[in-house]
Amino acid sequence: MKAADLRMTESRQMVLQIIKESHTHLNAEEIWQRAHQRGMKTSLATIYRAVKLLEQAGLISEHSLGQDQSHYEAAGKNTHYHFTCIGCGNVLEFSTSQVQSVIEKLIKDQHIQIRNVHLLMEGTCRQCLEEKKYTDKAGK
Amino acid sequence: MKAADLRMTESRQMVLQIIKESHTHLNAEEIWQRAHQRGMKTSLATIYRAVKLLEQAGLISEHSLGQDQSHYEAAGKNTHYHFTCIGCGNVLEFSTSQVQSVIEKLIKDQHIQIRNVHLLMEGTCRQCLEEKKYTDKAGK
DNA sequence: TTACCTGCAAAGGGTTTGCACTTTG
DNA sequence: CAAAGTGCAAACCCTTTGCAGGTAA
Repeated sequence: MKAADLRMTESRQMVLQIIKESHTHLNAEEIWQRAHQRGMKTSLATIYRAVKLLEQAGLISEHSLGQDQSHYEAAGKNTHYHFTCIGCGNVLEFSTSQVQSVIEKLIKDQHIQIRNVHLLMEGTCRQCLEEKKYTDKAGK
Repeated sequence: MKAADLRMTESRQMVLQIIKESHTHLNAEEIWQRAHQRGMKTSLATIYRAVKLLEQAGLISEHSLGQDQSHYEAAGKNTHYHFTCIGCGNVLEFSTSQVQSVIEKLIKDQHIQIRNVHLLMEGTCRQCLEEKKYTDKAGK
């Protein structure tokens, strides 16, 4: 399904706008909360249906950040990746150009098409290290 | 928790062995099936408890491969990453040295500790492309 | 003996779905 | 008007947990 095929109903526009405006990754419930704050009475089910469609249309992308729920971000533009702290759960975003050549090589060697790239690092953030909550490789 | 702190009970050894012997990623149910094939009557709950502990001990690692369940692999040794086809669900493994420098830069810049790296590409595999099941960027 | 493991079955929690109704094009 | 979207609540499914009994050191 392409973006053009998507019926842009009021709730889908709202979901897309919320995701675009938030510069961090949101989960379904957070999107739902923000929609309500803006006066839109939509159901969680609709949010889930919307994000699935927006994702299929290539407008947003879904990420597993090592947490229980999926998170969503606006697609394209400034590609970035994630680091999740196993101590406090905070997520750090970072960019790198190194991934691009991996993609290109893969496409060339395997004759595949790549639509989405997730690079997730898990570890311990500076603050948690300082608090010595998690000091060795094996964690807690 | 470190590996040395882990009580290596029969079922945990079995789980670890099954994961090591399988050179692909297994989910909890698959591990459970293989354990039963080998004559061990263990419960799924025990499998889940075992993989969590083995993971904390650094002996195996858990991956989200864009599917509903988590998959597990033996940790360390030959690091590799994954490509999941959104058409047929097949998973392709690949290696690259490019990621290492990303890790090093991150550690240096952010003063963090990194324990696990997941690089997942999603797209369409060669065969699905040929069958024209999924031809454009947005998928089906 | 004490601490830890296990099986069972029930509970959890994020996500999906059936259905009746409403909205969009 | 036909096709698609929505709300609600129930269903789903993977995973976790409480508890009673078993096992290891």
